[in-house]
Amino acid sequence: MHGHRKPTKSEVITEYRRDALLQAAVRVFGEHGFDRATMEQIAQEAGVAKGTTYLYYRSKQSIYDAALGTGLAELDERTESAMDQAAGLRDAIRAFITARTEYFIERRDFFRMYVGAVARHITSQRAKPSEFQSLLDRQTRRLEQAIARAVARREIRRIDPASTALAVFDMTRGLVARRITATGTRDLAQDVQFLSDLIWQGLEKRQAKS
Amino acid sequence: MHGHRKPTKSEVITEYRRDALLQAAVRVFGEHGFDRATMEQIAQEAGVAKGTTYLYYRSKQSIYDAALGTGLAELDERTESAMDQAAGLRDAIRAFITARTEYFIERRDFFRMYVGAVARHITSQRAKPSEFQSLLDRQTRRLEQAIARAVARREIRRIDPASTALAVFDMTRGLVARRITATGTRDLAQDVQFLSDLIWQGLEKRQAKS
Amino acid sequence: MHGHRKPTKSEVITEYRRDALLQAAVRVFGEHGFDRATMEQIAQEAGVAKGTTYLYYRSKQSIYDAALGTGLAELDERTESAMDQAAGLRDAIRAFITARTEYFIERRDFFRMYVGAVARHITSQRAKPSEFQSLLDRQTRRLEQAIARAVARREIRRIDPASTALAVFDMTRGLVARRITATGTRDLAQDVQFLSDLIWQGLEKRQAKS
Amino acid sequence: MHGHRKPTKSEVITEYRRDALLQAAVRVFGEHGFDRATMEQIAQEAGVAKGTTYLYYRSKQSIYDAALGTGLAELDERTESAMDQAAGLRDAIRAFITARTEYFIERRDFFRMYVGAVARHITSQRAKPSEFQSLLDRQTRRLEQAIARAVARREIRRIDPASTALAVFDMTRGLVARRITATGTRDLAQDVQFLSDLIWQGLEKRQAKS
DNA sequence: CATGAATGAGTTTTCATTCAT
DNA sequence: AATGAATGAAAACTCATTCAT
Repeated sequence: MHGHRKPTKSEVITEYRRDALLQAAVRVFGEHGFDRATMEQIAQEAGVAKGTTYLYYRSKQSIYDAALGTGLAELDERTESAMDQAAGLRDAIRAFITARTEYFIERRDFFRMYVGAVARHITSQRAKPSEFQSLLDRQTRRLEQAIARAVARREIRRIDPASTALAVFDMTRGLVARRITATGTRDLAQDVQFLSDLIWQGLEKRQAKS
Repeated sequence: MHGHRKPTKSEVITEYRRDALLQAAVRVFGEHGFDRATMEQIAQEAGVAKGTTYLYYRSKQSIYDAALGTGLAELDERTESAMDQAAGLRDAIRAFITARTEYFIERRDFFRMYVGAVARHITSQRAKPSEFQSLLDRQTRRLEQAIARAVARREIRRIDPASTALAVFDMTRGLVARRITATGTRDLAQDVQFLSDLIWQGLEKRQAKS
Repeated sequence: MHGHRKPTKSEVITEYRRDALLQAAVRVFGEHGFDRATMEQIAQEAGVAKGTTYLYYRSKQSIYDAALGTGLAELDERTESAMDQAAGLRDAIRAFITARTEYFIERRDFFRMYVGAVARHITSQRAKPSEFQSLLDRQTRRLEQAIARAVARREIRRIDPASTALAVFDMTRGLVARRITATGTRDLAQDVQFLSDLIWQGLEKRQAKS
Repeated sequence: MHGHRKPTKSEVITEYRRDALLQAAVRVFGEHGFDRATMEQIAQEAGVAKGTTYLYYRSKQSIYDAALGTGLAELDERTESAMDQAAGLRDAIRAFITARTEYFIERRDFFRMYVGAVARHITSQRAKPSEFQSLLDRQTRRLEQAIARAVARREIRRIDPASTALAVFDMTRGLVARRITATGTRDLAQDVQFLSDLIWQGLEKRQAKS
């Protein structure tokens, strides 16, 4: 009957290790991709011995899944939190784009890992029925809902919320990919603004047409 | 009397084999990704022995590069050819989206391979400085030019052609990815229309604003 | 309180393994030559799995180099130690021949390896500029010096010490090769005596001549 | 009863090819050694297709054996012919050394091949019982006989002819090896003279001793 | 708990040899 | 006779995972 007891010392250590390993995993998977990354590298990066890794994660795949899941959850959290501050859809879209862009650029290795995961997912869809798919779906759900509400309240023209959300999602993803790959560093805010405007004008109700 | 002599029989066979291997490579790389694909699988898929592969391609990497390059070139060709038929930017954009979408859906394995290649490219940008990058850039060049011309002739509002082209590119890519991954099969034409409209309205010059 | 600390247990094991692998390598390389020897054979001979070999030596080449280098160093040591006991050049020559002959016959596999290494060296001199050459040169240096001193103190006639040392070296090598190859087993001491005498009489100052 | 008929045209061609292949084989085996040499290289060097090689020689081993055997036979011939001109043992020894040295230096690749063959022979003596051994033995037979005769006629002191011949043989071999490996080019005649003198003085009957 | 030595399955690549043309 | 495409056995090397200490 002790709902919240003080965590054991060993539990603290365990948590600490699990996290260190996750961070290391993101770096290594981000830099080398799943197949080329080695458990040795991850262990080294986390400052433990190779065997230790297996005390905290069952396998290479499972540490990969954990790292990916944690990152995606954090991304979701940040995105939703940013969108919650927004007034109106236009702001919400900008918040979505900004939050995700900033998160990925802060954590480039995670973005690399994420892109690899998507590629892996597309490559072999027979492997995991949808475990990862549901994580992906969650990414756009909030935006989709916001768009649906905006349509409902006639803030924007009648448009398929799901497709629209995915379009914003795709453009954001592409923007980040380019910023991470490219050497040149143009102004991020400007890029975000560009996308927001493009999509917003695409959604707005039209007065008339030429 | 004219540059084209009849190809040797052996040249025909060679060409045939190279092509069969390329096709096999696309299937195998598409299904498993570069690292998990094995030369054995590719050979088997092409109906030859493992060693034979090396008579036509120097290494796993080189058959991969060839398969990727060939596909991307073909995709470019189809895209440009479709856009050449278009009258006006609106048509051109639709042509761009349609051509690419159809090509990728016809050749799902190639799309999978392509996504993997992009992921690999993002993952380790130190490896190939830009060899692959230039292939990628070419994908959007024509669209960018068409947009620039439309801006010049005031067909659409003043907008950054490069960013816009990339946005269309990203949305198209996302659309294909979803259609290939997802089980449900909704109408493709409808999806294409949606994107075209979204982007077109985003680009149009506005009469006024509410 | 002195530099030598007790070696770790793991250091002991490591040393043990490295040595076992070296011994196995000498046997296998000696029996099959570099190219025909397999890492599997070496591992088996050393009583470990194939992969274990790579925990101790980076590559086939590196275990080969280590085995060769260790043997040559030991041979040098023995030779020099034997020559240090000698009084006068005649004794020194006999010591040189005896020490080397005995060493090689005790370690036939190493001799075989050594002969193969020399052949490889002659075959492709472009590979290693002189890394191995210097090991070879060291083999005759002491003898050459002894001869030079004997010439200086007029113990023997004026003669080129380098060429002479090499001649002794070559004859010794040939003698060993034959004893290892041949089935018949004549008295080794006799053979050594023969060479010593032949060379000594060739060097001696002459009273007169018929 | 047509002991010597004019050789068929095809026989001439056959002979020509066999020889071209042999020459190519010496170059390639000399440069790379048996294991690293490829049939492709030999064919190319001989100006034929890979498959053609097998019309003239059953296997890689057999072309190796033929090339080696031919060269050794030629060497023997030259050596014996040179020794036949000699008057007295001293001359015969010099002729032996000179003939072999010159032959090998003219045909460096063959020497390299020869050294490799000896190494292979020493390495795995179980393979060929003595096929190659007899070729080797023949190399010193003539010299041994000449020495035996000189002993018989009291031209030199009583000495084991076989061992002596082998000693001369070994020194000659070493001399050539060094000249082929080393970059510096000192006078060959001088080296030959040195060896001849050394061995001769070692053999001479002594007047007295200090 | 932590370690890291040991394992061996799995992968790319080479090349002698064969054989249909 | 000549060719060279095809084969597949063989070998070096890597690395996820296990387990004795």
